[in-house]
This record gives sequence, C-alpha cells and structure tokens, in this order.
Amino acid sequence: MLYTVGEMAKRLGVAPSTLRYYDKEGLLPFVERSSGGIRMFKDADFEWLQVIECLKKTGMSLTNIKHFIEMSMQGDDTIDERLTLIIKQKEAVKAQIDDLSKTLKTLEFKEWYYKTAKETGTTSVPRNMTLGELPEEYREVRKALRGE
Amino acid sequence: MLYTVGEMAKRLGVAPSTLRYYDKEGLLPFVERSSGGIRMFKDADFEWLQVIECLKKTGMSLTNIKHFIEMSMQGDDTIDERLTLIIKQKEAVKAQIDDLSKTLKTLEFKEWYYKTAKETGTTSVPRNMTLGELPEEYREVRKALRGE
DNA sequence: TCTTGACTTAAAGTTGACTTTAACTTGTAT
DNA sequence: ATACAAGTTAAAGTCAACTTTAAGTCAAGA
Repeated sequence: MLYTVGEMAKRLGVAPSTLRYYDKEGLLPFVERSSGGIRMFKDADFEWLQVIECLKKTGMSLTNIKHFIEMSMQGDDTIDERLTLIIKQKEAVKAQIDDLSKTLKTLEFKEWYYKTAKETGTTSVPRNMTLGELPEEYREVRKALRGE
Repeated sequence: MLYTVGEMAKRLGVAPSTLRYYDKEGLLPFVERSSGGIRMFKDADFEWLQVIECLKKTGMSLTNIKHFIEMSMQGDDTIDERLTLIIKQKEAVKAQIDDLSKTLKTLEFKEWYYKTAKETGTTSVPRNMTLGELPEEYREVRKALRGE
C-alpha cells in the first residue's frame, strides 16, 4: 500500500505541510519518490512517523529526532546508542509525569480553595485559614505556594 | 519583606527579564513601585507568581493566565469562574498525564525492542517476531505503532 | 486532450515566550 | 559627592516548529 503526502498526513492527523517540512529537515530519509517526484509513503514509513510522533511527545527536538533516525538508517552498529537514547527519554518522560503530578496536586488545592470560597462567599475564608484548619492533604501544597 | 525584580527572580529561579516581560504583558498588576519607579515585590506577590508558574505548567498561555489574574483582581464576584477554570485545567493536566503514560508505554516497548536487538545482534529479530512471540504487555503497543 | 485537484519547491511569514540591546535612572556604599 | 551595581523603558532580536504563498508540475477521470 502506497500513500501520497496528503493521504499519509490524514492517516496521522497532521497537516501535509508538516510532513514536507520534516522531509526538508532530513527526518524522512526513508521516503521514496515516484518517477515524477511525488513522495510515496509505504506502510513501514507510517511506523517511522509514529516513532517520530512518540519522540516528539517526550519533548525531544526535531534536530535530536533526526539524529535518532540517522542512527537507525546506519543499521545494527548503532543499536546500543539507540537503546541508551530510548532509556534517557523514558527517564525524561517519568520526570515529566512526576512534575505534572505535582502541578495536579496544586490544582486540587486550588479547587478546594475556590470551592470553600464559593461556599462561604469570599476567598478570605480559605486564604486566612491556619495550616491546622486546612485539610491535611493541602498543607504541604500551601506551604510551597507561600514559600514556607 | 520587599524584593527587587532581581531578588524575586532569584527566589523563583527565573530571569529578571522574564518578570519584567510578565509585568509588561499585564500579568503582574499587583506589583507596586517605589517613588523612583522601582518594582517592589511583596511576599504575597511570590504566591501570585507561583500560581502563574503552576498555570504555565498546565500549558495555559500567558494571555489566559492574564485573564485569570484579572478575574482574581476583580474580587469575590469571580470565584465561580475561577473555580471553573481551575477544574478545566485540572482535567487538562490529567489528560496530559494519560498521554505521557501512553508515550512511556511506547518507550518501554522500544527499550525491550533494542535490548532484544542488542542480545541477538540485529533489530531484525524483534522486528520480525510474530505478535505471539512478543511479551504480552507490548502487543497492543506494537499494533498501534504499525497502525493495525 | 483537457480539466482539476493534489502534488512540487523555495522563500517568506507566523506564533508565543522570552532575551538582548541601548540609553538612561535609582539607590546604596564609601 | 561620586561610583557603581542594579534598576528602568522601548524596541529589536531569537528560537523552534510550523504554515502560507507563489509559481509551477503531475496524474487520474471525463
């Protein structure tokens, strides 16, 4: 099965211009062309594009993704480097999840804060509560917010 | 306790120019000035800046953060809107965590893939395995990557 | 053959969030 | 009184990752 840039873009849910841009930047060295110069994406290319998508979601730059693709094109000599890179990105994603979990805790505190404000009619009620009056789960969050 | 822009920036771990930029964009209407025009940050302002940081981490744009700050300056009439916004951001962060968890699963598959390639000396071994030969936990991930 | 929609490239434009620069002012320490 | 680090502004510059534009080419259907 072969796809034009528009068809592959639709399958991936991205704009055709994005795929052309990636190609121009050297991220798609595996894509072949028709005799007339039109890009012909194979099914295997879809998998490459999914890997690119995955690495993008880890926060990796296109430049570094390009390096990974280049390594992959090199063949089996680069397996070790690729493994190392994947493990590094895995750790990076774990760190991002931890970070977002902290952000989530802060938002849960703020939700409680505004729910309490709503019930009492004013933010001064939750704002002026002592630490002891706060639900225990929000104490550390408030201390951090206030720099204590 | 009062802080200059440089002192507050250091406390937050950001560049002074960032705080000046936020101020210029209207995100810091609460910051007061000395008679000579120098910004004097209060301890309460540190808390505002932490809230701005938190909202930034949720992926909210500075424009929308500005709206939230403006609502907060409005006073108790906007409690309900602020609560709604916080809940929306909470859901957004949960979705981001779910997304990253999927990305993590894909990276774990890739880690297994390259470890297997390393052991056998070639990526063709993990690549050509049938679904049944794969560890069960990676089957769905590989199907998704290949678009099956 | 002709039309038409989708393809091609190079180059310029966009966006958001800063950072840097230049020219000038403030405030503290000697 | 003077020096000097750190403050001020407006305006321009930077960066990554696209998107848009313009001018032209390809390929499938009537």
